Amino acid sequence: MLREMTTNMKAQTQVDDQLVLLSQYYPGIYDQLIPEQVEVVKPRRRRKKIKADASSTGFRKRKLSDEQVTLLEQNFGDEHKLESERKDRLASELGLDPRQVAVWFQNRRARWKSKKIEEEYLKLKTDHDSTILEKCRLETEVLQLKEQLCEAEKKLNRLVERLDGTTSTSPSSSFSMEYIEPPFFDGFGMEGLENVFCMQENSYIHGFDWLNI
DNA sequence: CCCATTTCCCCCTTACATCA
DNA sequence: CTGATGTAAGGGGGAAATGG
Repeated sequence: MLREMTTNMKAQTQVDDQLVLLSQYYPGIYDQLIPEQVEVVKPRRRRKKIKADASSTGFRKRKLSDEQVTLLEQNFGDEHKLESERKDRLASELGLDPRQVAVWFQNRRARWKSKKIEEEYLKLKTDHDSTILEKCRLETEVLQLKEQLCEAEKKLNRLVERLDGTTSTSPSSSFSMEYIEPPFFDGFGMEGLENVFCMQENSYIHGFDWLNI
């Protein structure tokens, strides 16, 4: 067949389309990946104006009939691409010029593509919004946990002070986590967070920076 | 191998039809 | 009447096939 895009070409076209799309959503990130295009401004030839007056030219831009559009839509649903054979068959079925059928498919693919882009945008936006929401929720949770930790440390200090006051023969005046039995954590609902205490004091991680660790 | 031609496609744009 | 919107079609330019 004379006209048949290679798989590579199709794939490249799709990648380029995606990059262009992403570069529009995220300027400055993806646009670096698009091959730089030299902007050459060429004057476009203006199209001849079609006279709307049917009586003078015999031509009048016509919308396709509902039946024609229905059949075209059915065919488009089957396959978005149009081979010559199918184009000619469809054209004779519809009483249209094969060129008109090709143009209709071209425009239909463009509509389909922009609809897809819009859907993809909405999906990304929804995902983004829910991620932001989750981020806020997690940040709130981190704050609450920090408060709990602070309270636990205060409580611990009071215990240590009391112990120091009653047992002067204590092996060491400096407190070590080794002497705290695991059940200590149970009271604060912090199971599994023991590692938090391994961090140096005042080195808590703010915001979402911990994600970078 | 090179080059011109043909055919098809995508993309952008324009002109026309229709409707609120 | 007018502006907005939808759509058929024009035209530029790229890619691939083909033939001389």
